[in-house]
Amino acid sequence: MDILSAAEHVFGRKGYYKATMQDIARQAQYATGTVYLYFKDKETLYFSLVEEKMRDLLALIKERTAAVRDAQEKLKIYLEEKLDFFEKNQDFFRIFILENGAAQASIDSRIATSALAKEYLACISEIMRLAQKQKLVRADMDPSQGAGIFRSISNAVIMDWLKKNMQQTLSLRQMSRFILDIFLGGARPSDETK
Amino acid sequence: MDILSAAEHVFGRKGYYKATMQDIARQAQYATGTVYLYFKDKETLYFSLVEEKMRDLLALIKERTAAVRDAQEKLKIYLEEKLDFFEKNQDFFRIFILENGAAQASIDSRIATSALAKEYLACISEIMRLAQKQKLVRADMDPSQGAGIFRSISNAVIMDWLKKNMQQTLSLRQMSRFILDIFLGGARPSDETK
Amino acid sequence: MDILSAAEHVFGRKGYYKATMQDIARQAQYATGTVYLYFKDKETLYFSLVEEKMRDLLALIKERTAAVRDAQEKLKIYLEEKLDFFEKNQDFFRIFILENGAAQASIDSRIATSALAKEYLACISEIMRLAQKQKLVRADMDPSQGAGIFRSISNAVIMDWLKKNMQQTLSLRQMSRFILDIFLGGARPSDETK
Amino acid sequence: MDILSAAEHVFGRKGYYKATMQDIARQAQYATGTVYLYFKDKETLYFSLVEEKMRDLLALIKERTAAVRDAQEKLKIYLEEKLDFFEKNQDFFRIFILENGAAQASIDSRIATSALAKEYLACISEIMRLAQKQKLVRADMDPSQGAGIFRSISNAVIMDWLKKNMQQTLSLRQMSRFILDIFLGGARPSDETK
DNA sequence: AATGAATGAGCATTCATTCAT
DNA sequence: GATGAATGAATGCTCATTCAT
Repeated sequence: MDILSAAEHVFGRKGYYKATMQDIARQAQYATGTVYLYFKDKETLYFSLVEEKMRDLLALIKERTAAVRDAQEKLKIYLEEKLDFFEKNQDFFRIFILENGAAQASIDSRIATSALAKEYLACISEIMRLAQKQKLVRADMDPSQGAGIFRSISNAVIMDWLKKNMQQTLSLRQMSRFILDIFLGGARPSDETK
Repeated sequence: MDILSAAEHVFGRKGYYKATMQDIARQAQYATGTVYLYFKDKETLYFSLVEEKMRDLLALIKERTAAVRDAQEKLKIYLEEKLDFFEKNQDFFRIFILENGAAQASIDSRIATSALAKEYLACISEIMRLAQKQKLVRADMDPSQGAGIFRSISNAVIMDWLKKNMQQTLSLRQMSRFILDIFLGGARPSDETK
Repeated sequence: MDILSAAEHVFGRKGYYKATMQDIARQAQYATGTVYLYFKDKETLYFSLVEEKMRDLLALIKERTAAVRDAQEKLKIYLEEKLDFFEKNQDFFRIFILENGAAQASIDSRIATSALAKEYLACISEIMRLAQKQKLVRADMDPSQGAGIFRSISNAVIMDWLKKNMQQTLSLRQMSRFILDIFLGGARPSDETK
Repeated sequence: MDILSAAEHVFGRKGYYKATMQDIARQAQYATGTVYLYFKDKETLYFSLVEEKMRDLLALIKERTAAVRDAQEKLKIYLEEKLDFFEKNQDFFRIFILENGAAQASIDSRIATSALAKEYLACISEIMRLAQKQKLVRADMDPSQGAGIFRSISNAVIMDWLKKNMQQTLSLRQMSRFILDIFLGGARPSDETK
């Protein structure tokens, strides 16, 4: 098993601080020192893991959303990719939701200021801007704030799914319709159900 | 300064792991050992802090929302109290958003399974249920999931406010209208702007 | 046993790098962490030890040499105090001879640039200058270089004494006459012995 | 670049402990393991380096001093060769002055008890003995002690030169006259200046 | 001969926790 | 109740050394 996978496993289960480099090395079936051949220190290992996953996810999203013009379709695709991704990378999800800035100073700021994080945010904000242009989303909302809200809602739903659906009989991807409904239309009953 | 306030100050600024018991004792103007007279260990101190604040917030919310019957009004009041509370307890906010389960396993589960947390969730879920009865909120949404989404959206907005409004010229409470709009009506343009 | 004495013992026997903080703690009959209550880190402990000893020696030398006016007498007293001091602090001598700059960069420069080291050097240079004024020492010699040579000769003799006189039947102090003779008159036979 | 030269470079700049075998291998443009084909371990590499240089220097000194009979001339030649040698091998000088026994026990004693070191000392002591026979040096001085003092004085001067003459506009060899003056005649003003 | 990835013992340092006063 | 010096287990990280290729 490669080191990043081992790190994902351990960080995901124990969190950054409780995870030890020895845990990770053991999980990767390496000696302690070997981990340091590939990653300068614990923080860098963590950072690299976040970057790798973020890069993968971003690549997927960019590729898939580029194919369509319609903002609502883009949002839907983005959401589906994200849900798929987190269904496959549940260990990583625990890490990723900290991205919002709740974890530790030095690492978080390193992540937040990384080119990739900015690109990720820019990509979602871009979709939001397009949605505004296409009158799908209200104009009086800052695109990056819109992106934050969209992410929050989806994270909340993913979290809920993780808790209630431990056996995972239900695919996370199926929640995309619901999330999009909520984001666009809110919690109020739609007209036809009134 | 009492120990819980000191803990709030230090945990809020450094996070659970970087905060040391000595930091907290120093901040409280007590000797290290004294902290242990009141709290069995670090985890318990953290847990007690979260509980105390949650109790305060919950009491406020219960008291204020009990006075009205209308679900939308209840939601508005809940939101305003929460925003006020976090504006006054910004140190605590950083702690509270971790409540979602992204921090370290043992404490998080202790918090999540605490009677108070359940009561808090129940209180919000109850409001959701009422909102469904009053046709304010769509029926096909699990009340606790609705509560999660509502909390996520407000947390996202608070976070945004914290970042962009460091000088705090704008009161957080003023965001309640916007949050409620988003939660109920979603991001789609309202009819009149169509 | 206090920590500085333990450090002197261990550093003197093992040298800076081979000495471990655990060695020192054990020697001082403390737990590892206790050493860190008093000294920030290993380097600081080492530095503090050197400073303490240097301060003691310098105080002795200043006090005793202040009492006389004659440069040759001053040199003799300086030498006797130094020899006495190193006879009593043999562990420390191994450390002190590194003072010349042969040890490790960060520590050495910290020592070399310390106020105390400068004062020590200034004190000896001052005596040299006086010796030049009193025609005891040739004028075409930089005082600090003279000090360096004087120190070198005495260090060489101390080292020799340490090697050949392990049983220490001979007092080191008795070498002062010889060292002074060599420094002032050189190795050439004196007139009367020609 | 051969391994010993690389070792000289690295040891001279970083000192024994801070120098790593990887540093040395990199400098020698070899893989880490290759160094171990030629040298059993780090200590042996260090030791071999010291021996090689000492052998070179000793060979030079022996060859050049054998040509003359006069003790003073021998001392002068010895000194000039040594100064030349260290001017060419400044990295090595930092290593060599530790030879005095201030570094780490195991290696130092290995060096001190090596046949070569003994031969080196014997060679200088022999010159001292001859100097005594020729009445150049006082009889009441142990030859090996005399050698130690002579070496100390020259080391002090070289050290001084290294510090003050970083730009190296002044050749070190030119200091030989001064060193010999000091060693033989001491610091006292010469008769003509009285 | 040469490689360099892998090893793992070893060390500096931290910090939650205890307990004699 | 209060203290704060002392503890020592735990952890990140280094680096000399090995060995399969």
